[in-house]
Amino acid sequence: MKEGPDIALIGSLIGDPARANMLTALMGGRALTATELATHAGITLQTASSHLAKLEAGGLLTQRKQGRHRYYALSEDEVGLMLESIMGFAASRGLTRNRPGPKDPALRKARVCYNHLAGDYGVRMLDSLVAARQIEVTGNELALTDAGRDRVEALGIDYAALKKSRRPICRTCLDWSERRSHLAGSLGEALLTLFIDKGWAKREQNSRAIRFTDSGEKAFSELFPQY
Amino acid sequence: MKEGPDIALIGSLIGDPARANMLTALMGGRALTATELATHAGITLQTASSHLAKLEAGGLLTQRKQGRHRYYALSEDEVGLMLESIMGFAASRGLTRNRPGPKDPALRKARVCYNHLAGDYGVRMLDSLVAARQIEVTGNELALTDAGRDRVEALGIDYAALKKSRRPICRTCLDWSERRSHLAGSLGEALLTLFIDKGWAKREQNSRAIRFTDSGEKAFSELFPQY
DNA sequence: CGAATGCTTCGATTATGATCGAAGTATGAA
DNA sequence: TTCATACTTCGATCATAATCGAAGCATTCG
Repeated sequence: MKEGPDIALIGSLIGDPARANMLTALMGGRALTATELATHAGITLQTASSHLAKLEAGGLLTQRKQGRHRYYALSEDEVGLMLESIMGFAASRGLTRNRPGPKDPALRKARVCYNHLAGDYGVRMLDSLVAARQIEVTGNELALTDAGRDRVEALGIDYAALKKSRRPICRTCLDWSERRSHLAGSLGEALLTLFIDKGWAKREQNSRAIRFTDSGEKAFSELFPQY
Repeated sequence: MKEGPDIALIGSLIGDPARANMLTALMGGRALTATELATHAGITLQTASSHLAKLEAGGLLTQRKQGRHRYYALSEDEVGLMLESIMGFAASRGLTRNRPGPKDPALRKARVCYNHLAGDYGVRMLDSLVAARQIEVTGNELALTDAGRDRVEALGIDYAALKKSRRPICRTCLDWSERRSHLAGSLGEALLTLFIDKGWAKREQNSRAIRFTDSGEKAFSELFPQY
């Protein structure tokens, strides 16, 4: 039965370890140069170059040339969601890297999932918003309540802009480390941006881990109390 | 950056054309024998056997032995969602099979997506339920309304059982042919089951296509009028 | 019980694709 | 302008894994 879309090509693009490593690095949400990606994947620049060309041809990546630098990024939200879906499945099968190093707890605590906060902190944030009846859950579906809208505005997030965009405001994203949902969507992105802009949290070098400062942890706990 | 779940293995399992074909066949929701899967993939039984062992070891498939027959099926909802996510991306990239044969329009009209109705009919059904205010949409999130609950019960679907299950009742599933959402979740599954049980629709042999009878088309149009 | 059928395992073959050294092109800085 | 750096392209190498014929094991049927 050779019907419908051809998933083999997409699978084979993701199925090479070097390419998978580069895609994972790009899940951190930052655009990276070809050289940086080669380093992340542990291969030479020439090999990386040919891999990146394939990922770009397959539509998973876009590139932007800045002088002699080529910046690559995931091409759209949908790629991030697809990769997270695969990550969630891989994690549920216990397929993780063979060395749970020092960064593993940090990833589990707080990390970037493409453009929003994930990990323990991501899940706690959603739980708190739900408990405070600012987000309503029906099954696996999220909706911002009136109280939630007020809260969003009070945080300085432009709700009208979120509403205007075609992206969903609240979306579940199954967290691979917590096995429960964290908050994705444009609100999830806006909140992570807020934490970074306020200096409460920083991105770690060469990692998707997010590091909260002491004052940031305090602010986070006040913003999203556990009931 | 070799952090977190290892997506390369999952990708490589999906990335072989024969294995992709078998997974696609199993998206029809029926358990199939190793021999049937070999035929679908156009390979010998011995090759299929080794591929199926890999898919099973990777957790994508489960098998049930019935005498000398081995029935294989996707192991869980999450595999179906993951594959549909990849299908949606592949379709959005225009990566379809090179022969849009007679079955292609049939797939686009109505087909099984793992356990629920997809295609034009799947999308029309969701649109109708939304227009009738039986399902409420917020962004990409779906929730059954009170009116929707009444409707579900009136159709003879056991709403209490749906509510009790841990699965979401209404879930969006991005339709690869329509590029809009159709209805997944336990309600989506219950509705497809209803159509089949009532004899309004049948599964096609060796295809994911769903064929509605004349009276089934009539019933469908009455149940889900276009506003 | 013997024959037929469904499936697994073994081993040899071969096509594929990742890899990197070498060379070339493009950009930036001194 | 020259040199350094970022990246692409070419071509040779080689490891890997899909493939199928053959053989074997398990189940079913007459």
